[in-house]
Amino acid sequence: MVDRRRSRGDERRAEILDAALETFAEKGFRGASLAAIAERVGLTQQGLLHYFPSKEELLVEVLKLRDERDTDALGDNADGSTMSLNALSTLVEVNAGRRGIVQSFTVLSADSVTDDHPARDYFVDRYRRVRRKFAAVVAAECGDQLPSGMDPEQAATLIIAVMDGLQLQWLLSDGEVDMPALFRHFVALLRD
Amino acid sequence: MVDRRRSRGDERRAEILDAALETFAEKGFRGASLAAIAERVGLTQQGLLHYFPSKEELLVEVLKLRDERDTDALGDNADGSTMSLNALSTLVEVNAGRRGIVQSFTVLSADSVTDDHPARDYFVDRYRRVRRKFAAVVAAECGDQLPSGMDPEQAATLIIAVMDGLQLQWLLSDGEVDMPALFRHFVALLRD
DNA sequence: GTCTATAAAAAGATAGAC
DNA sequence: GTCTATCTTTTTATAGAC
Repeated sequence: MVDRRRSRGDERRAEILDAALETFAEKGFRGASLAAIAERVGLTQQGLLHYFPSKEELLVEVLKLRDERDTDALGDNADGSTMSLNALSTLVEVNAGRRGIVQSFTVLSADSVTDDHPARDYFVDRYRRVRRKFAAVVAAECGDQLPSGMDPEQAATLIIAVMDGLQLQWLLSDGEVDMPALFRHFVALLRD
Repeated sequence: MVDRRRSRGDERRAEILDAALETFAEKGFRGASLAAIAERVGLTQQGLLHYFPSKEELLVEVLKLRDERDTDALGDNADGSTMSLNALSTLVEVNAGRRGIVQSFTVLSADSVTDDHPARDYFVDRYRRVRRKFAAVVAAECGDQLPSGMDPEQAATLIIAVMDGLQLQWLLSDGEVDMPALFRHFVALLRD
């Protein structure tokens, strides 16, 4: 086990990363100024730049941190053994209670498809990884008994699509879209 | 029938709207400068502002135009009578051949969830309208015989979610995601 | 570590010439 | 209708004091 003690500087960095994620969610990457992020933690823009060399580097580190936390929260081991379709439904329920996180990923992932975006490689890689992981979950739970002759990787791609698409509509619907209920319906379709 | 003749000025406006949509797709709304849009049609930034009073107004008009063209392209009448689930599969196929359009809507719709975004009202209203329309299509084609006890509006919400979610993964996958095939699989699930 | 000062660039918008 | 000139604001980033 490595040393997990945190210096004061590490704590400050963590604060900044949280503030950055919130601000990116509210304003988008380009719309979020370093000054606005710095203000949230009681720093000036230049004070913030003492911890991160540039805005792009800050974004990359924000996304790295998010991944680590999500991995912890999902309780999915390296081999993915603890995950299940039910766990995914639970994840959707959890997400329905944290609009900020959902909004940040919706905004940043879509923004990343634009030209030379600093987060593009991250999201390309992330979707590939998540597809593989979800495909393993589907294969373990349904075997090859998927409706309509789908294979597990195709089912995984659809599962992710439903999650992302529901999040966008949910963010734009003022309570008209019941994300967890709809996701459960979709899982029911998959189970046949 | 109203007079459909176009003045030179109208043509210029149409050119600018096309250029704006392309630039928004490539750079996002905040990342697209008026100067970059103007350059595409051989104008200066100030020349462009002769046709549209502000960048926000330009965005609103771009989205209006898009809606009109989509309505034409889908051939959906006011009562929705000519639409079907098969027509939606065809739409997904068409979209797989026009990355720019898909990218523009992915980028702009997600951006619209940020604070005080000028396109937010447009997308909130659009999703509501499309849910109603798709629900009518589902009801006409499947009646109330939907799997898992879903109602037509819930099915419509899922259909839209799958479309949007697949588009995002498709844009970020370098050919690894077959959008039309996956959508057809999903429709097959709905049909039971 | 955090600040002040400041540079340097870019953007949206307005005024007015032609 | 389109341009040049210009204003004003905002933003990222650097240099250096404390």
